[in-house]
This record gives sequence, structure tokens and C-alpha cells, in this order.
Amino acid sequence: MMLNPYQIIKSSIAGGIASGQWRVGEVLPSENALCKRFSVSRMTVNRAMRELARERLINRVPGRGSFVAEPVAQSGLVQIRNIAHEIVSRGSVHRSVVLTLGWADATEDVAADLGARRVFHSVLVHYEDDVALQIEDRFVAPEMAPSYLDQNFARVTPNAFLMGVAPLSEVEHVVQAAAASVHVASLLGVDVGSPCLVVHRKTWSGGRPVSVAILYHPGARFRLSGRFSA
Amino acid sequence: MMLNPYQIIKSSIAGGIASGQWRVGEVLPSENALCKRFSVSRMTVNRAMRELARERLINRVPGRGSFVAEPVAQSGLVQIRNIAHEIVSRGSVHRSVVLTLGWADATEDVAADLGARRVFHSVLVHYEDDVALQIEDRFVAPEMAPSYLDQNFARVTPNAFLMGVAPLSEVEHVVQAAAASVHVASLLGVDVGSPCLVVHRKTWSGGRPVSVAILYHPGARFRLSGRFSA
DNA sequence: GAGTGGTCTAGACCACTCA
DNA sequence: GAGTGGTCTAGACCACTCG
Repeated sequence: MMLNPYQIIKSSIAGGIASGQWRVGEVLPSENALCKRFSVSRMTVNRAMRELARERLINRVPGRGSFVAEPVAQSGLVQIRNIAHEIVSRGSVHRSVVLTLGWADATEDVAADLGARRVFHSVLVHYEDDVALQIEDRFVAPEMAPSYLDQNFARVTPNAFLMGVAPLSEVEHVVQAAAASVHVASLLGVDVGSPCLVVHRKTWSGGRPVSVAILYHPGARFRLSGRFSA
Repeated sequence: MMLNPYQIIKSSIAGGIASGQWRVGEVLPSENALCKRFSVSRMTVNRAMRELARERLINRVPGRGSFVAEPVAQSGLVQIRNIAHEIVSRGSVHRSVVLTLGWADATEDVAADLGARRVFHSVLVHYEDDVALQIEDRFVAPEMAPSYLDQNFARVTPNAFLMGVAPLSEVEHVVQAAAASVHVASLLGVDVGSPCLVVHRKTWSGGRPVSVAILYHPGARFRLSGRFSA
């Protein structure tokens, strides 16, 4: 892994932020200071810092300096697929707890979506550094993943498992804001009635429905983002 | 409207692609050729081309050249682009009220996003059959749409107008759930603290930021949906 | 006035591709 | 070997902020 000087500087600054060497809002060394520290020209430092700003790790203000940006838990709209991976890639610790795993009678909606009356049902809570970030309430079509109930979902997320046995061909998302019910609030550790981001996610593999999931996120701690070109 | 050399080059190339001067897959002039054409140093051309590549307008291959990229398939995800059209297509009546339209001092965040301190600011409320469906709080870079303040936004939505004067090249969405403030609640006709779906939407045209909008929707009456193929 | 980030220059070396 | 993009240098000027 050969890194260019500007990449080394980026990694160094990003690492310093992740490790808490600099706190949120704190001033980072100036470009000239970094030139001396890394023995490079200012254009090289400038590129590193410009890219960090574009990636929203830092804020830059002409005449004042560069500052550590506020971190936000952010997921890609298209890729809510692996929340464990996203949490880990932010430098946090992911942990999940399996609350339910077994057969269930599908509601009429779910039965229509999955084309089955008896389905697999799992409920997990995903934690980022011991703070609840997502409730994953999932129904799975048994024919599409017969070994679903034999998995240890504390180690491999249901999504990751399903991607393996039934490769994704299509996804549908419906996003809405809702007030936390008593049940949801207690699992997420928020107040009853506080705003939650609720994602209904339906997946297909080879044109056949695989799974329907309802994902609850605490409004104050979670955002979805997406960027597209026209 | 002061453009830096690298921005001029970006706009020129982006415009040439948009206008069909170069077709998809076609080779663009080399960096050295562009140096001569624009009478700038290679680093300046390089920055322009590197940013166009990051914005996926072009592909660059070392040793070969720069090529016009395949336009990315619109994910159709958060097609909030024209709420008036969406409402009408549901068979409802769309009506909007302009609450604010004028100059404003940008907050630090908005100034950083738009690259301007003094910006245009508009606030609208969109109604579906006389029920509030969206508050549209928008900031616009004046250079990108100089005639913004002269428009009648009760007839043509800001988004539709901007699409005309500054064709969309890129969109970024951040979606979150939040509790309605007193102000938001009164405009949407919901209870204070009730869940709202808040969309931060940032748009670019030819690689330059055009507008930042914050869209508030009543959680009980609004959903976003999207469907993708893998 | 000292310091900051934003930008630009006119060179340079490299790895790569293609004829 | 000629041409390409990827990167770097050691200067420079500017507008801005802050004490």
C-alpha cells in the first residue's frame, strides 16, 4: 500500500480526529505548520486539507483556520444494507442483540409482499458504541433462505447473510418520520413520542421477493444521505 | 460573478458535455492542450479535471486520456424535485404560499455550501388540497440565478425555475426525523414536537453549488420512496 | 500587521499506454 | 519514444480575520 504524501497527511489528520487527539470544534494546525511537520510544500498540504473538508471531516474558514467538524452518524440511502459495516467504518464499535428469531404468521401486508403466510421473523437492535442506532424488524420468505433460523445474527447481520444466499436484484425504500411507540422508545432508549426515522425496505432477488424489513432509527442520532448525478 | 480559472475550465468542459459538443465516451483535450487554450498552468487544468472526475462527469485513464462519462442512471430515489407535479399527479390541487423572498446573510454552514455570504432566501409552504405538505426553506447562490427575486413562486416552484436557469448536475440529500418546532408546527398545522421528515437538499450545476434547501414535512402525511435495481 | 486559507505558476519526475 | 494523467515543489499574490 503505497501512499502519496497528500494521502499520508489526510490519514494522519483523520486518525488524529478519530482518536480524539483533536476534539470537535478544535483548531487544527495551519497549512504552514503542516508543511514543516511533513516536510512538503503547501500545495500538497492544501490538497489534503481540501479533500478532508470535502469529506466533511473538517471545516475551513479563510482567515481563521481549519476546525474539526461535528461528526454525524450517516448512512447511504442506497446502502442501509450493512449497518455493522457502516458503524465500524466510522471507527465505532458495533454490537447487535437478537430479540426474536423464529417462525411467524405474516400480517396481510407482509403476506402479500412475500407471497407466503408462514414466514421467518427476526428482531435485532444494533448498537454503535453501546448506543442504540437501529431496530431491525424483518420478515423473510422461507423458500428464499431456508437456513435463516440457523444463523447467529449477533455475528453476521441478517442483511449480510441474505446478500449471500439471495443476491440482491432490487430494493424498494419508503422513508417516513414517526413518533416512537412505547416499545420502540424502550428499545432505542429515547422518549415515547420522540421523532424516529422509519425505513420500510423490501428486497428482491431474481425478481422474487426475499424480505421485508422495518428499520427504526432515533431521529436525533441518525441521518440518511444520498448523492446523485443527473 | 467572479470565477476562478479552474472554475472557468470546469464550466467550459461541463457545458461542452451538456451541449453535446463531446459525446459519451469521446476523448477530451489533454491537460497540456487545455493549458494552451486557457493560458493557465497545468496544475490549474489538473484541478479542474480532477474535480470533474470526482463529480463523475468524466473518466480519466493514466496514459490514455480523459473521456466523457456515461450519465449515471437516475435512481429516482428522492425525486422531490417538483412537489407541485407530484401533488397534481395524485389528482390533488397544489397551492403554494410565498412567505419570504429576498436577500439574506448566510449562516456559516450555508455560506460554506454556496460559497457566498449574501444569498437569496425564500420560504414557501406547499399545500395539497389545502393541507400543508411541505415547508421549503431555500438559499440560492445569486450568481447562479440572478433573476431569482423577480419570480412569482406561487406559479412556478423555485425548483422548477432553478432547473431552467441552472440545469442540475448533482444532488445531495440528507434525510432525518426531527420534532416540529413552534414555527414549523404552526406552518404545517401540526402539534409542536410531532415528528417531521426533514430533507436537506443541496444541488450543483456544472460542478458549482446552486442552492441549499431544507424541506419540512409532516411525518403523518408524507413519505419518501425509491426503488433501485442492483 | 501577522496569520490564515484560496488560488496560481512554471517548472519537474513518475508510471503508464500506444503506436 | 511521444503522449497521457498523477503528483510534487518553492515560490507568489490575494482577501480575509483577529488582536
